[in-house]
Amino acid sequence: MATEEYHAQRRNQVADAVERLVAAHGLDGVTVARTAAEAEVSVGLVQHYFASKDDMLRFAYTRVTERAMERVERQARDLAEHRSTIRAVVRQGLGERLPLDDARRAEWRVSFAFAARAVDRPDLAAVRNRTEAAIRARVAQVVENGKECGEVPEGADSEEGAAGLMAVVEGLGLHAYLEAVPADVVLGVLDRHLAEVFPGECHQYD
Amino acid sequence: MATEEYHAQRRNQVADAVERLVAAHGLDGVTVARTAAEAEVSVGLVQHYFASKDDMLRFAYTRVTERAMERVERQARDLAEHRSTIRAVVRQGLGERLPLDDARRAEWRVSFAFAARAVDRPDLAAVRNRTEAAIRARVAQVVENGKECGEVPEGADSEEGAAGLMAVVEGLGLHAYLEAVPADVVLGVLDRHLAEVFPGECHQYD
DNA sequence: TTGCTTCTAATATGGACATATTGTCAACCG
DNA sequence: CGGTTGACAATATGTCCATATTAGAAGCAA
Repeated sequence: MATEEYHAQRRNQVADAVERLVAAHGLDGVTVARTAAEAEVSVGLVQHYFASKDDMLRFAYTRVTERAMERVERQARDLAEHRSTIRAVVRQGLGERLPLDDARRAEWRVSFAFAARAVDRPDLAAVRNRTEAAIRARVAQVVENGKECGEVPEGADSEEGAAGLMAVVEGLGLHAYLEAVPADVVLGVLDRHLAEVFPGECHQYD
Repeated sequence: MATEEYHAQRRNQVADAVERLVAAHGLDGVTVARTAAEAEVSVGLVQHYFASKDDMLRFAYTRVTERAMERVERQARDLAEHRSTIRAVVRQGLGERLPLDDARRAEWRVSFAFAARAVDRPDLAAVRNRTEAAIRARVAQVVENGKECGEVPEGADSEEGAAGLMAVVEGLGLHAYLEAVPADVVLGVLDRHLAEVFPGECHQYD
């Protein structure tokens, strides 16, 4: 049905507005009225498409996390096509999450604002944990693949390796965003940790 | 003057209430009226001692970060007294920041709530960056000390090492708090990264 | 046409909040 | 002793917000 498409389109329109507002003023700056204004619709429309403000935020956050997941997925697919090392793919996939330019700063801010609120709100924490676990599992899988290829030592714990990389990226993100640590140090730290998880060279195509 | 002492005591009394409220309901749950009730004083008193709500929060956050810094300081002092390895001292100092039991969960939550708001509020970011930089510098200094002792390789970049450890702890904290990663994996990741920064054995006292 | 449903807008309601204002009481000082 | 000042308390003010209510428009069926 075309009406369902229209429905989804409207919801996305509102969610887009939410993202812009969060990027500009943080989650505290998001009110239903302001969101409606930003999306150039009425408050009534927003209410019609979302049962409550929480529902609206949850939908917006779900979109954000799913987008993040798709990106990692896409990077992982590229692995099969290009002959780049696994380490390089992971570096690109996770590095994309770092707020090192304006576009990614805005994205990071949105993600982080929701993550911070997830600390107080179990429903948002659930949204976050679901996708984050999926990404971590994907990274772990790729690390596991690295063993066949020779980039990762046989005995390595790929789950722990993935968890470590995710944690580093998480922490570096905050430090980078607050400009507590300069960009070159941020990338240096990331590379160092990647080198630890992927100490070997890929000899699959040799 | 005793009146200044009294003054400071009152401000601390209010700040204590702020911390309890943040730990229980997040920063959003903090209102001037609620804080006054929690501290068992009147709204007027709070206003008398703090020029604005922001001022009150800034004071509370400053206290939190300074306490965190003192703790790392204390751990560093213990290094001189006990004959533990530098790595063990850093592990304890940074590990204390992880929300792995109820007490530290509460503390972590307060710190993180403020850190999250710092993303939107330059004054809080300044408070955070100041103490965080001091802690990082202290960790870097300790890593540097590790070179003399043999725990850290000569060529290592101690600044980067410290930044990496801080980032890992930051990220692990969030993952641990949200229970996205089990405690044993969290500690495993921390130990792995410590082992990377401190790969050698201390032979100073041999 | 009439009536029903879906979608959208405008306005109303009621609560929560930061902060200002005013009042009270004590201590201290000239 | 009168007056001033500092430490509080109680109440008032005005803003902002989420959500409810009401109503109107558009499309379609009978």
